[in-house]
Amino acid sequence: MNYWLMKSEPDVFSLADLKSRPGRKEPWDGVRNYQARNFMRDEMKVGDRILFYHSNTKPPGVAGIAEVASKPYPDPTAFDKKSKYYDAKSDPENPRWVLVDVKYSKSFKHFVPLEAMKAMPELASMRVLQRGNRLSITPVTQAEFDAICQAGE
DNA sequence: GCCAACGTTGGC
DNA sequence: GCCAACGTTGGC
Repeated sequence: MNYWLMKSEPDVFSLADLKSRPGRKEPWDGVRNYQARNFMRDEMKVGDRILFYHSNTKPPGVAGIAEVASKPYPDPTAFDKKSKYYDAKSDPENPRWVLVDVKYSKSFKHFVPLEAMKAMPELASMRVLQRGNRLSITPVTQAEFDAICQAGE
């Protein structure tokens, strides 16, 4: 089993939004970064656990847990001319962008703010805490995952 | 294949 | 709203 951190702007899509979706599931569409795509395409497995991170909000931080709920498949928004994620260069015969479905698992009792994460020695090498990190999907270690869960409960 | 220009991300 | 950091694009 692998562990991940996935960022979402809560104004656009929050953990509470995921919880309220039918089946508590949602396709993680709109990823237009190759590294993030490759993680979904090549490394994610159904059942992998996800730290659901709220970015671009006050305060930013981890709101709770989700899990990978499907194998990778082509991102339909890339072919939808009305979508803001439309990509004319993605050929339906050879899709450029893929996604996985993400399923709600739980909301933390205590939101874990970025500021608190920075103060946790266990998270010193965590990717999302490194300077200049912008990647919306990053792998995390089990130790990092456990430390954040502990802080959240 | 280099690299400047540009657009985006995301904390502050 | 600012701006540093980073990824992508496109001219050469």
